[in-house]
Formats: sequence, C-alpha cells, structure tokens
Amino acid sequence: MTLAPARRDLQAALQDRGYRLTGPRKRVAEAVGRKQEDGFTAESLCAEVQDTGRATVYRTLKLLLEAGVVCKLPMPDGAPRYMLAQLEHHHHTVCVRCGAVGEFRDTTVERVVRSMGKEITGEIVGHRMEFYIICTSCKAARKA
Amino acid sequence: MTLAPARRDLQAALQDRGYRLTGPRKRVAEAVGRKQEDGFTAESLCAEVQDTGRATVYRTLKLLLEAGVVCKLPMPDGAPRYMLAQLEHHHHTVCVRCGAVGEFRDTTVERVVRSMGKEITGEIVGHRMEFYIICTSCKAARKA
DNA sequence: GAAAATATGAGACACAATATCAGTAAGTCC
DNA sequence: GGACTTACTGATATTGTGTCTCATATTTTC
Repeated sequence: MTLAPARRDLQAALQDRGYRLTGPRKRVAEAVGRKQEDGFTAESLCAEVQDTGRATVYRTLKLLLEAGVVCKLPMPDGAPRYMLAQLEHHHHTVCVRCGAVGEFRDTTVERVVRSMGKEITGEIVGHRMEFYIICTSCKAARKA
Repeated sequence: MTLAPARRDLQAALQDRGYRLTGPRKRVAEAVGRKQEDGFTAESLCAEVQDTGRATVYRTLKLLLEAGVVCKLPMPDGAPRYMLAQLEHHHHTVCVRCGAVGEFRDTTVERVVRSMGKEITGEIVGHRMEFYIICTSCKAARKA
C-alpha cells in the first residue's frame, strides 16, 4: 500500500530490460507510479509530465507496457486507458462513466482459459477479460 | 449455414429499430452479411461498398453495432475488427497474425461472471473476453 | 575526453472515427 | 400527386491516438 515500491519497480523495470534511466523516463515513471487508484489516458499523462515531449511520453509508456508493469485497456467507444499493473496476471473492471479502473484476479478465469484451450483450434497466445461497471461513486452521483 | 438469414436479419435489424432501409444502408448490410467467416476492418468495408460515402459506412456500421448484430473487437496494437454476430451472447478468438475471428460460447464464462459479481463493487453492465490465438493456417504458414 | 550508442523533442504524418452542413431522398398529410 | 417534414447522405474538415523523422542532446564505454 506504499507508493515507493511501485515507483521503484517502474524504474527498475526499465533498467532491467537494458534501457537507460534518463531524466524524462524517470519523470514519466514517477507520474505513472503516482496513479495508484485510477487508470489514466496517455494524453493526460502528457499534460502532467512537464518538460517532456509527447513522443517521449508515448515511447516510455510503450516500454512500460512491454515490461508488463503497465496495462492498456480498450474502452467501449472511447480512448484507451492505462493503469499500473499490480498483480502478475490479472483482469480489469472499468467504470464506463468515470473510467476508474480496478484489478482482480480469479482462478476461475484461468480455469476457463485452460478448458477453452481444448475447444479452440489454434494456439492460444493470450487472453483478456474485462468487466464494465458503474462504480459505486458514479452510481451515487446518478441518483442526485 | 445459408447466407440469406443473416443478410435479412441485418436489414431487419435496422428497420426494427425505426431506421429507414435506404440504398446505401442495404449495400452496407449486404456487404457485412457476406462476411460469414472472417472479421473485417471498417476501412475494408468502405473499399468494398461502392457508391457509398465513408461516413455512411461508418454510421451504418455503428447502427448495426448498436442493434447487436455486429461486434467490434479491439486488437492488440492494431485496427479494431468487426464481425457478424451469430450467437446471442458470446466471446471471440482472434488470430493475431491474419485477424481471422471466431466465435465461441461457453457457460463456464458466464459462471465466472456471476461469481465475480459478488466480489466486484459496483454494478456490472457488461463484460468481454477474448482469446488471442495463432490460427492453424497461420501456424502452418509459419513453418514454411 | 573522444567515439559510439542511445535517447530526446518538435513537428509532420498516419489512421480510425466523428462532426459539419448543404443537398437529397423518404415518409406523411392533405 | 404536391407540399411539407423528417431522416439520410456524402464531401470535407476535424478530432484523437499514436508513430515517424531527423537534427540535436545525452549516456556509456573505452
């Protein structure tokens, strides 16, 4: 629940993969590390990280994505959202109103994946599962 | 396994929702109806449907999407693919190489959804599950 | 500290998709 | 059928996400 580990992990993830830990990359990693709760859009990250070009923000985001420490979620009819990956392998809940993202892990999902493996022709190289929700705060706001 | 029902359903789906069944819409619906096996991109559809503006193709595609007779699949790092919906509620397999799309339905998935409902805070309004695969023909091609 | 490798950023570009809006076609009423 | 209303179309512009280019700057290595 502390902020430090996630931030350190982000920077470590870049170094572990042989990338240089430069000033701009540190700034991007730190900004991402700060987003513990919610998902964020790439553009909002660009706006937040000062003194860093858009291209570099996108490039660094891509590196973090490849390193598996950040996830990208397609939204139904909207801009994709990014979020810090806290669990090794997991799935997401996304609020369709405010974009808040949650993470969950359920062994039942993995069981489905294994059982589907027998039915599906071809080699499974990945899977994704998302729950679209209306979060409790948006639900409360809707009533008012 | 016949083509006719799906085509008729597409046009009926538009009329049932109170939209006019115009020439351009018929052409789009027919082109979509022809894509029984594979998914397709919006742009490929634009190229295929003659004498019809891009905007209209996109608009009609959106109407079909809302009517639930066509599905939109986000691809990992690529243009989203569309496909004819043949099953009431279902999930997809997508070949990450050629983009071929398959449909499957598995009650285990729905069981996961129900069990997750208890753990997730907020109201579940939808969910999606995709398997990314390398289809048998792409796998065969890779060996050569 | 010089050379090589790598990273940066401004801006151009690519692509999917939507918005605008004048013009056109379809349904509706008499 | 003609006038009217509503819905639809399409050329074009615009938005939004993301990538490419390339000259410049920064690191690393020797």
